[in-house]
Amino acid sequence: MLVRTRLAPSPTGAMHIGSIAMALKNYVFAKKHGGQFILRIEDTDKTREVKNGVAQIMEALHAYQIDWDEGPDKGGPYEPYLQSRRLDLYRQYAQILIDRGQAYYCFATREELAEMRQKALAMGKPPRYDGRYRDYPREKAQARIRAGEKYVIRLKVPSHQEIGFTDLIRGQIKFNSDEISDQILIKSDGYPTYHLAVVVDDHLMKITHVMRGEEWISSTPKHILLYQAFGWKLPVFAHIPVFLNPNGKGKMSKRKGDVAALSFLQKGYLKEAVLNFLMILGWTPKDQREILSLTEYQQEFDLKDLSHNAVAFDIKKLNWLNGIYIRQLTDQQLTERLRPFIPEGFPQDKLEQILPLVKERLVTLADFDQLTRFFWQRMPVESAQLLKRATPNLVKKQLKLTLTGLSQLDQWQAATIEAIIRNLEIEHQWQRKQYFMMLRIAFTGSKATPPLFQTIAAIGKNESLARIKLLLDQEF
RNA sequence: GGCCCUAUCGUCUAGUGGUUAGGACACCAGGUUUUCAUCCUGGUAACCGGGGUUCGACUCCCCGUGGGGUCACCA
Repeated sequence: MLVRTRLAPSPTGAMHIGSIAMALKNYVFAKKHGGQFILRIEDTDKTREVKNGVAQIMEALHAYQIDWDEGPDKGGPYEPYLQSRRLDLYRQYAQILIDRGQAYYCFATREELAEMRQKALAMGKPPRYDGRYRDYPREKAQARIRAGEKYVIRLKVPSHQEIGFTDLIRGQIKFNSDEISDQILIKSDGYPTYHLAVVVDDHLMKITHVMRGEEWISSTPKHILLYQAFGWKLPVFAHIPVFLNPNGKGKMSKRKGDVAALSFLQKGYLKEAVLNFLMILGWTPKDQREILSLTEYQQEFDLKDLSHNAVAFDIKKLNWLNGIYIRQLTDQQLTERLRPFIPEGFPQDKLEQILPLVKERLVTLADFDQLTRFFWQRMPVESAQLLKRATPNLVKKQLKLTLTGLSQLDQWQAATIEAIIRNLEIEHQWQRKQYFMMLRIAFTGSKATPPLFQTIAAIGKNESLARIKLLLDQEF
């Protein structure tokens, strides 16, 4: 069987990181089985649609190296892939259901619906449509429509019927049709609802495996009813666990931090690291290794091995992975990735020298700025820090002698700098920890830096000496 | 609340009737080291509870409990 999977996002805002995870699984699953991955845009809600919605979706997918075989931009045998361009199709299929008596026109106003809801709630029952137009005569309905009255089309959900399906990762799931109210299929603006549109399109586009978030489980019986009403073959369903907030509480949401797919990249996470993280969230390969490439994932991923549980989005693990991926890059590759994160004014000619010094200290690419600032800018030096474990006189003497020693240097290199400083340390029997730390702070203003001598070397002779002189001129 | 899904360290997980319950992140300690980081070594830490089934349950069944999802003219 030819495997066809799809991602069906709606252009209602920034692409969620969870959608990338979903895309990744759908993509990889299709490719693993030599099939196709389709991108279909579910733009059936005009009110929530965002201006560059579709472009944003495609940009985010491409940013994570996920590509599709058919989609709104590249077309395909079942085009168009934009639901707003398939409106006639949905109406046609809704009409079939009307004709067969499996759907009906409903004229209940929003006010009526709200009233229904209130009543039900007051009685302590789940709010739902009461089916008041279920058996409304077709002729009367058509007359009202001809008169220009607004209407929706609802599915006539059978009563007392068990609706079951096999979920590829959870097994048998059953529902009772009595729990499902008569779903709206066509809205009063003529657009289809999600429920009608997915079923029609998944069937028409020959989707074999519907892999989507587990929040869709309870909608699945509605879809099954539709498949049955049309007499269509069911696709395989697989409902994938949702992401929880890092603290494990509640579905991952915008309120609890940035969940936009692109924002992770903007924050300095490598796409490979994020992808790798998404792979191992809720899944591990047989040998339990955690670092794996897209290719390996594609070969080894199996829906059956997916966790059944909602999983916490553990940023700390992402951080760890990102560090690993950064250190795997060559300096040249890292330089390329770093471009957008290098601040204005950074001395480009020193990049080659500085990069190796901070490489193993980067958690995200965005850390670069903060980690390298003192190489080219004078940072404030707290005298209290400078005077730790030493008297002002001692520190002054140390600075003065260091200045003199370093001034004589022709070759400004880590090794020559080290020789001078170590000689002073031995000659005057200074406490190494105190002396070195004092110098570190004097040169950089920071207690945590790359190795001292290399740091001084990278700062440069003139600037280094200037910083010491400046301190010596100060009272402390 | 109804319905549905689900349940091994704090987190992500391995485990499919008999294991000293393993790994990774995080955390803690030690080592390397001029600081930080990297790296190396070690450590703390889990089978939600109660009933069954069985010679034997983390593993199978039931009931609780916890967590998650969902109940729109949104997807």
